Amino acid sequence: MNKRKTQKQSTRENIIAAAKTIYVDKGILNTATSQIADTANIAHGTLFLHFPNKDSLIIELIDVELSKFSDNLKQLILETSDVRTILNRYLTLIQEEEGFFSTLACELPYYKRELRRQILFRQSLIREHFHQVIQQGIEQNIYAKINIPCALTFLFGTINYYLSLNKSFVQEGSVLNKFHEQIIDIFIKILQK
Amino acid sequence: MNKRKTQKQSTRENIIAAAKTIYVDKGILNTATSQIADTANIAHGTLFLHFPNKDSLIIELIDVELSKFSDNLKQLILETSDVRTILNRYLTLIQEEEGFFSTLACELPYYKRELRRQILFRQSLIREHFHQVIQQGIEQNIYAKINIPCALTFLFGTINYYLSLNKSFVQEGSVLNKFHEQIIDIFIKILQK
DNA sequence: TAACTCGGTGAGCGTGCGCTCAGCTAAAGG
DNA sequence: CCTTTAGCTGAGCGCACGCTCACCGAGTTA
Repeated sequence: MNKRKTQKQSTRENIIAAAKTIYVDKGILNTATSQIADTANIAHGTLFLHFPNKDSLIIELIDVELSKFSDNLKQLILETSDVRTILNRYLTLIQEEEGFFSTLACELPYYKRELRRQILFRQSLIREHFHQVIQQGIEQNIYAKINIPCALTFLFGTINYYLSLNKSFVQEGSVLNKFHEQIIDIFIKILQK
Repeated sequence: MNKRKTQKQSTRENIIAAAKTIYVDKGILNTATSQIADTANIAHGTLFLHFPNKDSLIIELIDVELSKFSDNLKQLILETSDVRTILNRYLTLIQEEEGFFSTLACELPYYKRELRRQILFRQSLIREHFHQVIQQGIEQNIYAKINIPCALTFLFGTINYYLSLNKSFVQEGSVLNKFHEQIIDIFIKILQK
């Protein structure tokens, strides 16, 4: 790899890193591309040499983050099929990037259709895995015969709600960390007979 | 009241009605004030004779709607203290203005601090009433000794989640209507022993 | 009826944002 | 060492939006 190519790649990574900082801090929809460029220490125009428009930068940024998240999740899923354990680690993974997921929760309704589709597709895969594990529990007579999709909406809806609240109303610290145990307890209660 | 005053009041009401139509349809943050004026069949400048700026129009619009909602809710609260009944009618009230509450759910994180405070204060009053009714149920040994605030967050979080989904992903009809019974059933299950 | 008041009008101002492009510099190529 | 090329620069274009203001005409007043 020659000097030019490494330089180019490094600039691109700078842009994504800067965009992520801003994303976590105050969201990206209401941030000017010029500010992203400033944060990345590049000229405004340079940004558009690496990304044809603001949307494609957002798409790449989110895709990079969600890929990391999915990879982590896949691993944990292979290790156990205990709902409490999986949920516990799922929440921990989100907490580690809580700023990111808070912004995602708030901005999701405003992304372009295609990006929203991508994000929701990834979410549906996670949902499906939870579904299978709970289904096993029901078949083994551990859990009650509940409406699984609806129970999962309670779970993901609540997490989503906490994440939006965090961004809007809590100054410091992690909301999910504070309510971690309570979320798990109530969800398990929904599953139980 | 002379002709000028009635004319002025009617114009003001036209503006709020137009703003509400747009609010329900596609939200107001991403709508130009010129379009609100078009919908109300008035000149762009007229809007700013009745409201000093866009924000104060949003504030009044939301305040009018939430007042109506609160009044309705107060009445139903006086009539019964059965959680299922109250929740049932609470959901019905939201359904009747589902478009409005969908937009509210999506836009809330982006409103100015003061407006957000107002909206959340109203929500906290509703929350408090649910809290009291459930507390009664626990004292009468009908329900388990659960963490009430956390249970309520599951409820409101889920409703909020359904509302945002509705706006983004469902073309026609009411999401809350479709899942009305399931929401009630699962919430009651959380309360039960 | 003449003078005055006041709600309404809409062209246009200021600003901010996404994005472009002519020009520059330094690395790559011969 | 000279030419070519790739990556970067930043002034500035076009547009959209919130908001203003000089002007108009109908309603009110005396």
